[in-house]
Amino acid sequence: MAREMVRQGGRSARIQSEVHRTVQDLLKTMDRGEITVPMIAEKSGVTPSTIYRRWGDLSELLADVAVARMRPVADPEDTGAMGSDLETFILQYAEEMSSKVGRSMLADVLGSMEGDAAGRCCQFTYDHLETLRERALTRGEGGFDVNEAIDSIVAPIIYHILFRDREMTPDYCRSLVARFLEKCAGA
Amino acid sequence: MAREMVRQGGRSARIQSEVHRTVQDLLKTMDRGEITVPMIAEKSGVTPSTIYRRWGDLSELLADVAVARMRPVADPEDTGAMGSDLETFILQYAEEMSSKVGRSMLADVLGSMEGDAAGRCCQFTYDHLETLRERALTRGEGGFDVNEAIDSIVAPIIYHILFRDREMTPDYCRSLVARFLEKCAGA
DNA sequence: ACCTTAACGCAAATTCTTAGCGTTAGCCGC
DNA sequence: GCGGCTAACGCTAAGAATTTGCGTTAAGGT
Repeated sequence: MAREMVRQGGRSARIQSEVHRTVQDLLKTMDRGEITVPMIAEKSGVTPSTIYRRWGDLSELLADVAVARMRPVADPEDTGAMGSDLETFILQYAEEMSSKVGRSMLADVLGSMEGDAAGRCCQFTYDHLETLRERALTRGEGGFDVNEAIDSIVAPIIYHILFRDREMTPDYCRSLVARFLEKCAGA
Repeated sequence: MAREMVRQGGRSARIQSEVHRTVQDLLKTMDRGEITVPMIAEKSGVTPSTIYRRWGDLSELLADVAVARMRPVADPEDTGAMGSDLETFILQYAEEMSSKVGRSMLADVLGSMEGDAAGRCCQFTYDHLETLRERALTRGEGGFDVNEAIDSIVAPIIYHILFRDREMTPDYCRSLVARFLEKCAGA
């Protein structure tokens, strides 16, 4: 006898994907501050009360959608060497995150208290870096410490995006990666 | 003939400080998600419409209060040497930001789109570091690059606080400072 | 002291959120 | 594949928050 069952198929799943799709559509058209729950409900053919019951409030729903959008669909590209792997990944990461929708996703993820949107979201980054590290090791390269990569490369990028105190140029990202690789070689 | 005048004294100022004080009081008592504009209005003896007209919405008001609270009242402590100055400042900074109210302030500041709460807030940090740098130079010490200090020390601290993926221990902060100082000496 | 108008208070209108209750449709055992 | 159980939904009404129009108060300049 299964108490506390959570249904995963059929109607429930259809509504979830319908609502997610609607939110993503709306985010393309309008500013995040303009979006309301009744608006999402109407466009996705669901009643508002359903959305409130399932997600609690707008910020939780937005965080849920943001995490789903951030979930990677594939491993980072294999360019043949650790340095270029890392640089390629970071450049793409920085471009995604610094775009309008990327900043919006970051804000949504960080704006939710319930759930663990933030944790799950930064786990994606960690896993990608871990993939790059293992790939480097199997090639016979030295590898790198994932936590240090996050501190040296990812954290500054996120910081400047969030606080809008510096342009997020490819050159800046490349310099962060280059300095990190030097440090690895020196150690 | 002054068009677009902004009044700064008397009633207007009193209401602003009254509302700020009320918000700070409420933040001590209850969770941020429970606070509402009508609640703040009643406790501070103001009508809700006044708050909406002045601040736009709750998140803007919370961001405004958070920035005001973050505004430093004094320069960072002078411990006599650059290394200990930096370590002392960073330890205090990390402790403040990782506390419950600190995380709440960060979330509020990053949650506002209008205004420039985020920019003004990280400017405080920049200014403090700049003060420490100048102090070091007048002592005859080597000084350091403020932007690099932000990337190497401040950014990782903020990243881990926001994403809750690592305990913010004094030891960790000290290791960040120590590694940064080594890098300075080596350059 | 007077004039202009930014900023406020009040109250009605609108919109969003919550909660009760009946209905639909997944999932399980048979 | 049939029926029972109940999670999840729709509907609706009550409650709370937000917006808006309009009259009033009081800052700041002349």
